[in-house]
Amino acid sequence: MRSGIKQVAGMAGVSTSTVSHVINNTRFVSEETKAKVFYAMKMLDYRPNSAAQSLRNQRSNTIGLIVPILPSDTSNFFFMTVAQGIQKVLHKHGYHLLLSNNSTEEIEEEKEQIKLFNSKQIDGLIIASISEDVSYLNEIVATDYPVVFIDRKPKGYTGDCIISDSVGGSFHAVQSLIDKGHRKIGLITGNLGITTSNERLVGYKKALLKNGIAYNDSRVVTSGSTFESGFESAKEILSTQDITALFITNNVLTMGAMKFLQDEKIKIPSDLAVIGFDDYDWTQITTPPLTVIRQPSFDLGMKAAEVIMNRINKDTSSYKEHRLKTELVIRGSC
Amino acid sequence: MRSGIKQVAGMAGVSTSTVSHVINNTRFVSEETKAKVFYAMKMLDYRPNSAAQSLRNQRSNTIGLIVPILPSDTSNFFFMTVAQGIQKVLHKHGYHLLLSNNSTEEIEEEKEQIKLFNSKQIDGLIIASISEDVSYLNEIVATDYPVVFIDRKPKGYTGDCIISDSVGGSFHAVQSLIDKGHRKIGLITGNLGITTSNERLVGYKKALLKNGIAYNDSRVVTSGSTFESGFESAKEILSTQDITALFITNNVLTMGAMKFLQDEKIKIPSDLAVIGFDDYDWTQITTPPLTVIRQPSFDLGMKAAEVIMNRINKDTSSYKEHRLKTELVIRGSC
DNA sequence: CTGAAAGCGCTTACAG
DNA sequence: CTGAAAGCGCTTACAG
Repeated sequence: MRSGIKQVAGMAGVSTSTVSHVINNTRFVSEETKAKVFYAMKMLDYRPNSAAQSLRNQRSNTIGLIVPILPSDTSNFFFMTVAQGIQKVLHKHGYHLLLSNNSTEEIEEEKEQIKLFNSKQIDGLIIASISEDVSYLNEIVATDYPVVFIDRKPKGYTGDCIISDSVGGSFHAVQSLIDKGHRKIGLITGNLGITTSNERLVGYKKALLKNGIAYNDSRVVTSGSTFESGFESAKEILSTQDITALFITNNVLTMGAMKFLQDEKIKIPSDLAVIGFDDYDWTQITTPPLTVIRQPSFDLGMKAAEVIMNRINKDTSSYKEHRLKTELVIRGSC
Repeated sequence: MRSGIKQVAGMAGVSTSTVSHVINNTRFVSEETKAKVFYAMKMLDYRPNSAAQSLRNQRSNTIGLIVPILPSDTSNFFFMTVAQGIQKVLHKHGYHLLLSNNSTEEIEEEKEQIKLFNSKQIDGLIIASISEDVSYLNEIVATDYPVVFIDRKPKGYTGDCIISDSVGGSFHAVQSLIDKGHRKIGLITGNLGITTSNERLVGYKKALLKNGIAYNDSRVVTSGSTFESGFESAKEILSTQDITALFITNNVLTMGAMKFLQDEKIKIPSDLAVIGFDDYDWTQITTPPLTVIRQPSFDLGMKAAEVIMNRINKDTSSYKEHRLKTELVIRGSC
């Protein structure tokens, strides 16, 4: 039998109202009474029942997060780091994170997870949808909580959006390869249709254009973001194209591509210059260490959490797109 | 206004009791009535309010998980994978996972997190405690839910325990190095006091003993499980000891140590044979690819979830220690 | 300065 | 075969 507000009230000799007000600091209570209440709470090791609170307050102090992490061995570092950033901020506000991982690539699954969240009375939703067109959210999302999109720009639903500067990051990477004299540059990127993939392709094209290099379709491979497809994409591009540099636009694909280069004993950067995406520790232990574009993933999570907390606290300004700067981290691979 | 059981009852023209019984399949309801109820539920897009359910049922369908993931860049793959295994099983049972990450190394923090869980009315706790002595759980854990320990064997509190065969795995690794002719073998392992670290040291000693090799204290370095300390430990051991082989007993330390070997351009396996711990994709992209001891981390998570579900469903058999077999995955580093 | 009481949305003994 | 009503543990308008 865990003790509730009633037991505390009993022991302190006051009403449950008073106990509640002491806990929530929501009306004046004499110091003397307060002391008695606190004492009783300590004695009984009182912990509020959050189910009762949620029911009564019609909110759960919980934010739902949906991310697409495929069920491969290589969890996607990126979203894990984002989640940690979110956690950190929510914790400060006394909020919890309910994490749901869409490991299928199905919109139906995403809908199911949102319904579950609704059932849990979430106060806000942060989502990296597998789809660019999120108009289906209109029928699913309860209208009474804010939605914040991360990593992918939504279409068909309005909300804040936190995303890194993919065009800029990609441009930067390709430009730096060009600066080193490369003109035949391959690109491996995630499936198009997702904002980040689209934009990273744009950045690539932009850099070529600016330097008067013709864009060549067959030097670009798009694929799902798995270790295996990173491997296969590298294989495909290197067996058909005569490239001297390769840019890979996310961390999982980068890892897979490196495996191929490693297997084939391709010398980096002399045979092939490589720039990867996302700066995690493992990029330091390849031979040579990888040059990468770093996205501020932890910060992205923090930002998303801050924005959603503001919305919950009645920030009614119009929806904004927040762009986070990327950075070129130069190591030995180019 | 989200619709509740009341609205459904109204629309279907029955009592709320009947709706509840239809939902939970908990007493006979005529097919005709059922149909009306289902229709109303669909129309109103009814979703049970889980706060109300928790309050009424005195359970939350939620399991708490506490893991120690340090706040370094390199999240610990191991626990992430374990968590995914847990998720998978819980999901099948309609349970949720509340994840709490103890990123400090403080017991106080762990206590706080458990109190929070209590407040959330968790139905069970899965924990990889930072401490071997978990007797403090006696004052903190509400007596009405089961506790399952993972990765570390508890002292001072009884419960089921799921853990891999660390002695065997470690023995296997060291024996295979000895088989290749190595006699001067270094060991980098996590801080002692944690079951897995202790046991992996035991396995190391056991292999030496069996082969008549004297144990040499200074060839063993223990440290916290961060990338940096992996790096530092490798540096320390290699600058003071004349070893020909190195065994590192967890994935984060392995990554850090590899960074040092990489920086120093130490040739693997000719200058130094290396065996790491935990089989993740990144071990394939070092030069050469790493030989590792694989623990079944996903399975470990699944097992933990199954055990706790059984306990919740009144399995009253005595507490058991479940040992999961490890496996030597041979690649190029030894 | 403080208390009695209603009600959040469910489930379930009780009654018919 | 089904309904009326109590109660889970909170918060908060209302009353004094």
